[in-house]
Amino acid sequence: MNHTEGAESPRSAGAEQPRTVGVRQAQKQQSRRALLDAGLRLLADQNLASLGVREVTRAAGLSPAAFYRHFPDLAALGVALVEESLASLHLMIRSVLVGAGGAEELIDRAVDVIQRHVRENRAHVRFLARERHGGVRRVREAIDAELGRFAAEVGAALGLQPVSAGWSEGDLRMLAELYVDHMVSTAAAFLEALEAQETDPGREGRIAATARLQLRLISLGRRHWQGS
Amino acid sequence: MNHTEGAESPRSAGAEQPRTVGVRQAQKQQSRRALLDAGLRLLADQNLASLGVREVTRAAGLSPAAFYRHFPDLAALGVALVEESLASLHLMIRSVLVGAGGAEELIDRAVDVIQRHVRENRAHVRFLARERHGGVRRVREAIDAELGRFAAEVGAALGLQPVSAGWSEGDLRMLAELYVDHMVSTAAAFLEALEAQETDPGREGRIAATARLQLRLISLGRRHWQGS
DNA sequence: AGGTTCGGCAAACAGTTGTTTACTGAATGG
DNA sequence: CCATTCAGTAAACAACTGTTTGCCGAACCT
Repeated sequence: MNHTEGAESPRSAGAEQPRTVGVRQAQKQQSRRALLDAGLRLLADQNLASLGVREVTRAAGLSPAAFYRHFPDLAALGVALVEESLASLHLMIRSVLVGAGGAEELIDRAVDVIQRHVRENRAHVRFLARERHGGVRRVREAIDAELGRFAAEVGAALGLQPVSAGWSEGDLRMLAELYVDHMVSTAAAFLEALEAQETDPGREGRIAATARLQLRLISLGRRHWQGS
Repeated sequence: MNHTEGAESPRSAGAEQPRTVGVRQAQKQQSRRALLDAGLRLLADQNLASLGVREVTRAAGLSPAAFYRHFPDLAALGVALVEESLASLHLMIRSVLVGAGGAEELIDRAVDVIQRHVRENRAHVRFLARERHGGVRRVREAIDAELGRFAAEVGAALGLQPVSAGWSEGDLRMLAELYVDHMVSTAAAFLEALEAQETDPGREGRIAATARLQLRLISLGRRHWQGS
């Protein structure tokens, strides 16, 4: 909490990012965080479109008017949540693609990483799944744009693998989108398995097994592809 | 509209479904329809969770209290919309699977049927995409159950094709789910292409082309599958 | 013809909503 | 140390919400 500054000018604090330099900013960030967390928690069982300003501020322990010090809109809060959610997703995808290894190991690791990611970022994943086709246009577009960048990244990574020798740019993109869509579907399925874990504990494992088989089938098609 | 009954008992009207026998029932069905249509129209740019009883009845030209003569809940209205939406989907899937033909023709026809279906049932498809992971549990479950039945139907149909000789029940199911997921993703993509048709008229065609390629790749993997 | 059923209505209920207003008081910076 | 900035507050605004109530009148059945 206390943060003595010595003789340094507040703006030149070495490795600090430009945010949270003073006590003021830090406190503001804290409130902002509270709003985001409250929002994410409330969005566990409702949509962004049905969320209310008062509802969020109440859950965050702030007065209604305080909300407008941070966001003009609830849509803006939604967009902020999108950025958060997809930042962690980006890290995830990289951790799959960097390591080399045979197709089998790659598949196992991919499914594993997805499963763990859903477990550890349940609220964010649920938010993405829910709002991807949700009622708030700006949020929808933000998610879509980011998933597109995803596919591009995956496509580039696929191009580096020896299996993809001779593949056209378009074919690579098509395959990348297939993978991304499959990842999204699988993540959503894992999520629903988590929510129903009490009544059907085996579901998560079945989804993982199915996903692995499907990826194997796709990778089989990939090996025999002769170009479009 | 007019439907004279002659000497027949109202309940034995040959090929008529048990609904809409009398004037009373017919008028009630009309109001119900108005509610469903109004709901579907309003759900074009909001979620079911943020829909209001008053909002729907206002749009349907009824008094708020009238709503409760038809549905106990807005969730119930949602479930009714799910049934409607998926009935037409079932017809669609059948029209793809019945006709024989080589893999290429089958793929072309499948993508074609999906594209046309999204165009002609835009509101229903949007509703399904939006509420599949939406904030209303009962609706989510209804959609999920129906998609599961879908996959079973597709799996059974796949088993009859000569390409699937020697496939285990589980592998067939896995493939069916892959197809269904891909169909859902593609439909959602077509939908978003329609909404953005003004600013990017070529998008719909690109999605169709990509979907065809992806299906070809999957079908390639299928031909080389050796069992799990 | 007469009594019954029942879909739809207006009105009232107590809450909730988003947003603006004027304000307070602590962190800020010269 | 003193003037300024500004995150957060309480209060007020009109508008809206879901649901229940009692009632009406047309369709229904016998």
